[in-house]
Amino acid sequence: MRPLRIGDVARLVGTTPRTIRYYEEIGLLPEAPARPSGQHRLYTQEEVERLREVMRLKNALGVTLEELKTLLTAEEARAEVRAQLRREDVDPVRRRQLLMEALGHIERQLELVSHRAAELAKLEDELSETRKRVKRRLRELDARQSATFPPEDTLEVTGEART
Amino acid sequence: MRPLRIGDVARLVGTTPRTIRYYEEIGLLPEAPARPSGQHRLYTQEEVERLREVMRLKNALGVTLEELKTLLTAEEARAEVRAQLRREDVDPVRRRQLLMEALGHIERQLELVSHRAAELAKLEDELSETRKRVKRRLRELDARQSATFPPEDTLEVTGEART
DNA sequence: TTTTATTTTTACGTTCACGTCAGTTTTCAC
DNA sequence: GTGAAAACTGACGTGAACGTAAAAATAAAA
Repeated sequence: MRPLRIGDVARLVGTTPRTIRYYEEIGLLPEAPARPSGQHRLYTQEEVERLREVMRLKNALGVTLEELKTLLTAEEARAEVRAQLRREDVDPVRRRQLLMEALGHIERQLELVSHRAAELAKLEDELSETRKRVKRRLRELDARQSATFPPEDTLEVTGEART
Repeated sequence: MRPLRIGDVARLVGTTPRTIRYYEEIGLLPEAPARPSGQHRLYTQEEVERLREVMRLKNALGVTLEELKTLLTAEEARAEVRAQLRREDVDPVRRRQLLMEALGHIERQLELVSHRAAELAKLEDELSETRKRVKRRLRELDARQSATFPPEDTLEVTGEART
């Protein structure tokens, strides 16, 4: 599988070349270190995945790129930790230190995410609650109607409304 | 309880006067209709609540003010519907129509919210999963340690890490 | 009734997250 | 090798969401 060019990558993750360059420019994406200026950027599948993840985080968290950057930096640090830990020759004290560090990073992310998630969940709950109420009122109305008139047609009430 | 001025309102909901004026300017908040130009804006507790809700939606959904505006317009429409429905003298056909309309609004909102909520929930899940793994590794490490040396101190592992 | 503190309007400034254009270069397809 | 397509680097442009400054008016406090 030959390396991808920026246009292909953009298509794959649903963005534009400009955005990718911009992310590189502000340090959100690592710039390929050995690329002579002027030469085309080439991307591996792995880098595509990384970018996809970045976009996902950005959309899900609705956070500024600067904040996202610190999050990703933490992410990188964890990757570094994993790499270090794979080597069996680190002494347990250092090992513990690394793990604790990683744990800290994760927990900071989790705090952010679960806070936002909780708010959204609450909102979702409220909405589906009012939906329930409206549906019940509709059912009641229909019940009273069918007592007066015979049902002219089967009316969709419980199904999902699509545009 | 005397009416609030814009500065008080801003403090109460955690924003600035400028933002409130801006929201009014773009039609996100209704402008008090009878205020002679130049006179201070006065707000009731109800309007404060409304603004609070707006901020909440904005933060939770991470949506543009324009989109938020359409959402709120739908919200207003629902309020209008509720007002109409409170009057008992509307005929059932019209009643049904109004309810269906409201249902449509709610469901469009819900679609947006639950989509975002689902994404965030997934993210949260993944994070707490990796946290679990890290914690397990820490426990394993400690277990092996306490087999070699006696425990020097009780190490906090399962508790929440605070900055 | 003066201060004093807020608010009002107007208008220009700013940051973020890219879009767009231009001129040049690189790479690909033939 | 020769176009044609895509990418490169600057640079300036843009819309959204406010910030900030200034001069005048209004409201609250003393």
